[in-house]
Amino acid sequence: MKDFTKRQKEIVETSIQLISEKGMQGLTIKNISKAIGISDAAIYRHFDSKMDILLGILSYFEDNTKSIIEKTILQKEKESLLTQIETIFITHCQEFTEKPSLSTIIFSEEIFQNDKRLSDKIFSIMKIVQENVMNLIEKGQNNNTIRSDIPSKQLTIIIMGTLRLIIKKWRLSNFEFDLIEEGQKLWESLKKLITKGA
Amino acid sequence: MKDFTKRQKEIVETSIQLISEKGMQGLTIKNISKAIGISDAAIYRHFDSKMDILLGILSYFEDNTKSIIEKTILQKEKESLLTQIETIFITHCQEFTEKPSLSTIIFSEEIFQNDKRLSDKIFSIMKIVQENVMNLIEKGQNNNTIRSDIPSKQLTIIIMGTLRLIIKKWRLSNFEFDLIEEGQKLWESLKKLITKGA
DNA sequence: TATTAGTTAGTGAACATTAACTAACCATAT
DNA sequence: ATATGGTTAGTTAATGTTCACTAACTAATA
Repeated sequence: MKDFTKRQKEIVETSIQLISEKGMQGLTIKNISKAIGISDAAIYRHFDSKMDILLGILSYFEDNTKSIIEKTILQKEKESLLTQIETIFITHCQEFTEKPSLSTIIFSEEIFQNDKRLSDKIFSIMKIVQENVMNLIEKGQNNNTIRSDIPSKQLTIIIMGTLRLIIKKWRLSNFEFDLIEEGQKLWESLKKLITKGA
Repeated sequence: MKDFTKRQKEIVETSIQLISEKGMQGLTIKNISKAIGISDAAIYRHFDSKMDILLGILSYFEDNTKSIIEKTILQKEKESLLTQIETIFITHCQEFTEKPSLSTIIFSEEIFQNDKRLSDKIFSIMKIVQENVMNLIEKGQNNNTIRSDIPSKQLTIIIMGTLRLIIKKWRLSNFEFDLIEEGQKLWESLKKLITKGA
C-alpha cells in the first residue's frame, strides 16, 4: 500500500467506501470511476484488473491491522499485559470510529469468499490480531495477572468475539452509538471477568 | 417457509448451499437450476423473482432460529437459567453441525446488505436470539445465579460474540474441528466467568 | 380440458475489459 | 528557442459475457 500512487490510494479508499455502502455487488468499475469523477476506462491506467483493486483493499487492511498491533508492541511494552490487550481492543474502536467504512468489511470475511486468494489473505489478517492477543494472555497467565483456569485460546475467542460483535452492532445501528465509549465499558467488564483474584 | 412446495424448498436449500460455497456472487438463477437439474426458466415457475428466493432464504433462517429458541423456552423452562442459555448456545452448534452451509450465511449480515428489505429482516432475526439470551441473563441476575456486577446487555454481547466467533472460525477452518465439542468447552468457560460466587 | 411444470430461444441491461485516440507534460537534440 | 519523441492520464466507443427475466411452446396429469 505504501508504494501506491495517490490515484491508486484514491481508488482503493473509494472502493472500501462503496463496499461499505452498497455491499460487494455495488463495487463495479463504473461505480468507482463515477465516484472519483473519471471514466471507467481510466481506472485501468492505475490497476490492471478489478482483482488487483481487491488485493489493494486487503493490503490496506493489512497495513491498518499491523499498525494497531505495532502501537501496542512498541509503545506499551512496558505497561501491564492487561493494558496491552486493552490497547488493542480500544485502538480497534478508535480506528473504526475514524474510518467507519473499514468496519463494514474487515470483519466480514464472507465478502471475499468467492476467490481463494482473497479469502486466504483475509484469514491471515484475522490471525495476526488473534495470535498477538493470545500471546499477551499467555504471558498474563504466567504472570498471575490473568486467570489460568481457562485456556488462553478460549479467552482469546471470548475477547475477540466480544470486540467483533460490538463493532458489528455499531455498524448495523448505523453508527448511532459511541463505539469508543461502549468499547471501553465492555473492556472494563471483560477485565473484571478475566483478571485473577479480587 | 412451511407453506412452501417441495420444489420451492429445494430451490431455497440449494441457494443456501450455493451462497455457502461461492458467496453471494455465486447465487445466480442459472447456478440454482443447474444444481437442481432443471432449466433456468423453470425456476420462475416456482418463484416470481430472485428477490423472492432471497426472502425465502431469510424465512428459512427465521424458522430455524425460532425453533432453537422454542426448544429452550418450551422444553427447558423448568431448568436453571444457565442451563437454558446453555441450550441456546449448544443447540446453535448442533444445528450448524447438521447444516454447515447455514453457518456461512446466518451470521453474515453483510451478504444481504445491498437491499434494505433483506438487511432489515436479517437484523430482526439476529435480535430474536439476543433478546432471549438477555432476558434469561436478567432473570439469572435477579435469581442470584449470574453475577450482577456486569450489565446484562454486556454479558449478552460477550456470550453471543463468543458463539459467533467460534462458528466463524469453524467455517473458515473448513469445518475441520468438532464444533459441538469446542462449543461445549467454551460454554463451560463462559459459565465459570459469569456465574456468581464460587 | 384446464393446470402444472417443464423446455428452448430469445431480450435488454450491466459487467469487466480493450482499442484507438488525445492532450498535457517533459526530456533531449538541433 | 524550438522541434522531436516518449510517457502519463485521460477520453469515447466497442466487445464479449453474464445476468435476470420473458415468450412461446409442449407433455403430463387431474
